[in-house]
Amino acid sequence: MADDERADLAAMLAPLVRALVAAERPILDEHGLTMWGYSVLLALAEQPTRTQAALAESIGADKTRIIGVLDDLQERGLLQRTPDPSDRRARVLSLTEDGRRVCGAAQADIRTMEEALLSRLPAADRRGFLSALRVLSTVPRGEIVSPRVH
Amino acid sequence: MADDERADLAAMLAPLVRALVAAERPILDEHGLTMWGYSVLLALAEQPTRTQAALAESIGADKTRIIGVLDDLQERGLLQRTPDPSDRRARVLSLTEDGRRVCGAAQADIRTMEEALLSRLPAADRRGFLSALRVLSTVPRGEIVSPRVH
DNA sequence: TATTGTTATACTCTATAACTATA
DNA sequence: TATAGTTATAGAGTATAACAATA
Repeated sequence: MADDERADLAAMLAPLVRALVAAERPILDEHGLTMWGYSVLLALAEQPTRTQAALAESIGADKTRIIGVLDDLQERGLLQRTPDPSDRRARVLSLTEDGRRVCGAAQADIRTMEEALLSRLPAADRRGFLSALRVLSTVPRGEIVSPRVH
Repeated sequence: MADDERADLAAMLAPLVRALVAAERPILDEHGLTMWGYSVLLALAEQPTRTQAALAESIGADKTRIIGVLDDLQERGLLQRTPDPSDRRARVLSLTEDGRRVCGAAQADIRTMEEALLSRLPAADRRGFLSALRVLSTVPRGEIVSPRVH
C-alpha cells in the first residue's frame, strides 16, 4: 500500500487506543484499580514526590479531577499524602510498598496482554513501532499543533 | 532502551492521540468541520451508502450521536440523505461533490501536519510504525480484549 | 496578594428510553 | 412484532469558579 493511501493517523490510532483501554479495564478491575488510579500509581512509581497539581498535569488530568482518586488510594494504603514541612500548603505524595506492588502486578498483566497483541507484527515492524512510539510520545505537544496558515 | 523497560502502550498512545486531535481541531475549523463531521465524511467517502446506524457504528459513535451531525452536513449540502425506495425506513447516505471536495481538502491539510510529525522519525521506524499501525488498527477489537484468567 | 488543595457548581458529552414511521 | 430514525431525558465525566489554609 502506497504511503499516501494510508488513513489519517488519528483515525488509526484512536480505535487502537480505545481497544487497548477496553482490554486494560478488566485487568485493572482484578487489581482493584481504575484507569486514573493506575495512572497515578504509574506516575508516582516513576517520580516519587510532587505537588498534586503537577502530578495531575503530568497525567493529563485536571487538579480537581484526581482528588477523589488520591483519597481512595490513600485510604487503601497504596500511597501516602503528607504535608510538606517546608511548605505546608503542598502535599508530598509517595507510594507505599503495597502501592508499588499493586502497580507492578497490574502492569505485568497488562504487559502480557500487550505482548499477545504485538506478536501479530513482523519483528521489524514491531521494533519500528515501539521505537517510533518512544519518539512520538515524548514530542512536546506544542510542537505537534499545526502552524496557523494565516 | 530494553524492550521490557518501555511504558505501557496506552500510556504512550493516549497522549499522542490527544496531541493529534488537538492539532487537527484548528485545521478542521478552517474547513468548517467538527471531528464527528469529518469522521462522517471520511467514512462516506470510503463506503458511499449505508444505514445511519451502520455508519454510526463504523465510526465508533452511537446512532443518536450523529443525527445532529448529519442534519448539519446535509443542510450545508455536503451529503445527501434520501429514503431508500426499497425500505423507506432507511436513509441512504452519500457525499455530494462539495462534500467530497471539503473532505479531501481537510485531509490534505491534516496530512501535511502529520508528515511534519513523522519527519522526526528515522526512515525504518517510520516504515515500521505505519505498517504496524495498519495491522493493529484492523485487529478486531474482540481479539485484543484479554482472556479472563479465572 | 499569590498559591495549594478542596468543594460546589455548571457544562459537555454520551447513552438510555420513549416515540413515529415503516415493515 | 420488529426495525430505522428521531427526540427528550438522564447520566457520566470534566472543567470552572469560589473557598480555606498557608505563604
